[in-house]
Amino acid sequence: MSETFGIADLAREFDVTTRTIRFYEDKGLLAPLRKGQRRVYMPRDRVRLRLIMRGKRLGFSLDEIREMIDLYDVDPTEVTQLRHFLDKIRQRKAALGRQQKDIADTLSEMERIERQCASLLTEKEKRRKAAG
Amino acid sequence: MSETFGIADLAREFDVTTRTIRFYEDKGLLAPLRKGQRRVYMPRDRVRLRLIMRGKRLGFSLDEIREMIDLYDVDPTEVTQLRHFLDKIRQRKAALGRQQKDIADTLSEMERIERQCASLLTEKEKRRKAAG
DNA sequence: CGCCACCTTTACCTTTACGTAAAGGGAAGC
DNA sequence: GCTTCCCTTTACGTAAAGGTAAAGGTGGCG
Repeated sequence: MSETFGIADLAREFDVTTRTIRFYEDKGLLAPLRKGQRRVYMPRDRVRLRLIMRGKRLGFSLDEIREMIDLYDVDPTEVTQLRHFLDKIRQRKAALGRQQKDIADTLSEMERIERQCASLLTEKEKRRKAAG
Repeated sequence: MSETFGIADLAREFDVTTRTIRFYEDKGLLAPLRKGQRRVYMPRDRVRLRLIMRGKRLGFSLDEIREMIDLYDVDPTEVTQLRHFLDKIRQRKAALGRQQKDIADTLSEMERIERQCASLLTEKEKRRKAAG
């Protein structure tokens, strides 16, 4: 029997509020079981929540994240669905590729600035020593 | 003399509304000159706007974007400022590094799904041919 | 039994990032 | 002079992503 989690367990683990987790359920990103009126989360819900957090770090909207997560689970039966599905995957890949380039560019600029800054700093300290 | 742009020029070029550009000004991300009451944008404003758009693609808030953009321009005079500044740059770098990893992970998962999907598709088409 | 901790729903509030409409200035062209 | 654009400010509206408060259920424990 696989272990289960309460809403507070997940909230602690992922450092979000229970409100947030319920909100994600409202938006169709999670669908926990119920035991009475209480939510019971399975390991797969935990995995989903992890995917959600990753999506958020990447700046995707909850709608986009839902679409992406659904890509993991859906099992398309018709060929047209399958094509459409592949199309979505490729769109996602393209967007991720753009982001990858944007990040690389930004990182190299940050490093350029950092080098400038660092050399300026050592220079100032040298002068301070010389003057002190 | 360097060329200038009207607000509509930039709006067209970056595919945003003029409202958006004015909003960025309100938030301190842009500071165009004025000719009378009209905004006049210089090449550097164009560069800034490009940086803003990149930040948005990466999911940063306008506040974060402003902070980042300011890293390009600020010329810190005191050593403590300089240190603080370097610290910010390193924080940014760290965040970008995390994003980079998140993207790489997501991309490889998308590719795994894509392969699954593609093979399922060719299989279905083979069967269709065999049956047709 | 009473209290406590944890859970539930409902509902209004807030922030961010704009959209949209109203009301008008100023120059260009007929 | 009037119309037509493009621009301006002011201001209210809205969607997304939760925060926060109110009001109450439930199971355990001393």
